[in-house]
Amino acid sequence: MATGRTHRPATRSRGIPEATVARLPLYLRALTALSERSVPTVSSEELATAAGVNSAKLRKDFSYLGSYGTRGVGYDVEYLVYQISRELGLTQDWPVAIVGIGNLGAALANYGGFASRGFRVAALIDADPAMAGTPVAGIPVQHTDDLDRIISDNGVSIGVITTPPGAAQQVCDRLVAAGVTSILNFAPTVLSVPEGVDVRKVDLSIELQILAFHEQRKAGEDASGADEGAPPMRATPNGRKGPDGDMPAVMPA
Amino acid sequence: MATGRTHRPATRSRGIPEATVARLPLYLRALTALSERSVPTVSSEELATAAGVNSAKLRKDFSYLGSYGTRGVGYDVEYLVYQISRELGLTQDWPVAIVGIGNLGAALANYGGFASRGFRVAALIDADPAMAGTPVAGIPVQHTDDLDRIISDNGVSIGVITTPPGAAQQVCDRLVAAGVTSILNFAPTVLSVPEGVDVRKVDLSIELQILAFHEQRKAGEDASGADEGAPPMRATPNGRKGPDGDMPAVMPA
DNA sequence: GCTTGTGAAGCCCTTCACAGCG
DNA sequence: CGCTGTGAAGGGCTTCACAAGC
Repeated sequence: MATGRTHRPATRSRGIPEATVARLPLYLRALTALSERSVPTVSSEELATAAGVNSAKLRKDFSYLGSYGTRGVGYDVEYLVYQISRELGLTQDWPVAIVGIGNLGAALANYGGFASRGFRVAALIDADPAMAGTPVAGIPVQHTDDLDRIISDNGVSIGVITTPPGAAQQVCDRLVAAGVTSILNFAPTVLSVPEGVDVRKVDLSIELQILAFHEQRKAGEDASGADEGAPPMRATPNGRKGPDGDMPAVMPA
Repeated sequence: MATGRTHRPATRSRGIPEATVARLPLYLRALTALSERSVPTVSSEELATAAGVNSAKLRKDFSYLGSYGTRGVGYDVEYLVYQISRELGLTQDWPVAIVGIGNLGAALANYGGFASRGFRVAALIDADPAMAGTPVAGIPVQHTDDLDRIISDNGVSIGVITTPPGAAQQVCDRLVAAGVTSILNFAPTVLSVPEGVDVRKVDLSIELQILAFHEQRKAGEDASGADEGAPPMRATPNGRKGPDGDMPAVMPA
């Protein structure tokens, strides 16, 4: 999960748990696929499998939206597609601005998944004057100097930051000042934003590191003896106490 | 959060909660920055701020690793960097293969954050024969036909999937068959993998949809009571009950 | 009979608040 | 005295299991 939020922790948005909100797009995708195959109804079991969750969780998730199913039958696919879309706010158009048109920014601009569902890449912004005017994915890149105007003119409320880490906070500040209230941050930086602004973070290197942690664990399971179970509680009286491994002479990483 | 796991839910890896593991890279990044500025020690309060979490959480996280701090003083930066690196398995080299060298795959290949910390892009693989041999980020692209051999030869255990959704499951199967046990999936697909294989998912469009949900909610707060957009239709046959909003005549999305 | 919707139980994680220790 | 390390309390999410309803 490449995710991080900046949100009132205990606030359940309109009674819908955050964890449920995060799964709605998953359900929506599975339902859309069913809809395209003209499947009229689906059971919680089938839909759960398609979405990669278990059926009890799915039913509880849907129960927060309302009673949209029919007992003994299942859920009406089209109806659910609409209800979830509406709940997520996808029945309206969301103009999005991408700031930082490097490799990643260009990749996102070209990414079909953006346009597919309510989102529209309204502007591409970069600090390099040489890029100004160059079209990327058919959209001309504009210069950072005009950021304020671009955001206002297009009514952008969602910004995507794909700049180098050093520029991210400054870009973020300018986006917020211009009226952006939701930010998707790909730069490996902790952004600070005023109350009321949502930040979500996608961090590729963090994802890899989490995988490496588990990967290492798998490798260790084979060889080492049966030393699982109880972690060493308070051990050595003083001095450093960790599971194992002390400082090496040469620092890696 | 662009995150999805496929993991034994109740298994705390070596006693370290999954939530803690997910934050270790964050701490590591903040610590590395301090290290570069030659800061010798840091308090839980300072480090927590830099990492964007609260200090109680940070201290509890560190307590799972061992007692690495000094009361009244704080934590030794270099020492913590090493301990966290070791815990995450970053003291070893992880060869990574990227499959699907489109815009996103190329962006990842060029992404500096990969190489920076234990990870090395060992191979780029694509199904397009025309790309074979073309260097991307200085690494020649190889053809999917040789996937098996490429994985084995390079000892790759972590694979990154950046193919179109239709190809993702098949690529995944082949990666797993070749010995990959951790997968970072950028394709908007639910991958099914055998037990023992970890999958993490990064889904850009899901992130946007979650932002849209909150964004919509913010907008709704101002003009409360205003019509939310969906014209009531689909005369409730016998009591569909949702918060509000019934089926519209024309299906959006 | 079959599937939804949901109280209840349990688990995991966060937060609190302070004892413990340098 | 300051800051860490940690029991205990609290909250949210998941899972169970079954009553409700078509």
